[in-house]
Amino acid sequence: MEYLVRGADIRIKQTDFDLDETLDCGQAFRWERTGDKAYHGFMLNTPLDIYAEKDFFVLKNTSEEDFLKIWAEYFDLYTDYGELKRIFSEDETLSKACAYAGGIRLLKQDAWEALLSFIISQNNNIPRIKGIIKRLCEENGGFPTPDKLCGKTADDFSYLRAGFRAKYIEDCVNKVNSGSISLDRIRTAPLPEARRELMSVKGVGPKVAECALLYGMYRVECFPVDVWIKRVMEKYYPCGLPEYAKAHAGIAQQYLFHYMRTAE
DNA sequence: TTCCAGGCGTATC
DNA sequence: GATACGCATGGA
Repeated sequence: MEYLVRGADIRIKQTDFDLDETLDCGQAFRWERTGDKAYHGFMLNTPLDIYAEKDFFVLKNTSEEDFLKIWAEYFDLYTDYGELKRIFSEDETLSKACAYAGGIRLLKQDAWEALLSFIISQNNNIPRIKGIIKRLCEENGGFPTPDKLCGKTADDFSYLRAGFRAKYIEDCVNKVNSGSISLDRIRTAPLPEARRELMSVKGVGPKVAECALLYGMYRVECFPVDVWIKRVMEKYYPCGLPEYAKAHAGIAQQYLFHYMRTAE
């Protein structure tokens, strides 16, 4: 991974990376487009401005320490996406999906934020998910910790206009605060146990659990199946994904989701 | 106006 | 265990 410190900016050379494809593809909900190939957003509550130049990216107003500690991980810069795409491209549909939007990367998000975000995402559309999370952050001065929301009831969340999901947020906050579920334990638990523990929260089913594991805990073999992926599977993979894609099924899912949602 | 959105809980069989 | 249905809200 190549990077260069320029004052308060970090410059990186990075192939297989497109800001629109990565930051505005429905995996994270707090990035705002601020211009052509330019975004403002957060890793939990650390802000960042990032934009693309001809053959490098600029991370503005950060430090080498934050870059190495936070952003290099967040943007998954240690993973060779070219190699992953070569593996995926043995398959005809995946090959098309990778060619269609080859700059998608998996964002390694905060586990708590990912869990809450994908609880909010259910039976919802992306612009409205973003709106609900924006209101949550505005009300709480950033993305709230579980502790910050301790004791809040579904009624207290009415300002979110999250509908029936408010009671799910309440239950999730309670279970995390009480230690009834532990994100640290889930992070390293075997997948069946991890899924079971996540699904003990009201409003967390197989899909949301899978999203929390993939986006929040980087369990890349996890494969969230939503309405779009269900269509991909029915049309192209009635017998499941090819074996060689399964170790990184979650990353394959990113390409397939975006391809199905915007190209078909 | 009606349909749908990165699903899930509940009732019913 | 499978299947059907309701659910809050708001954009298309």
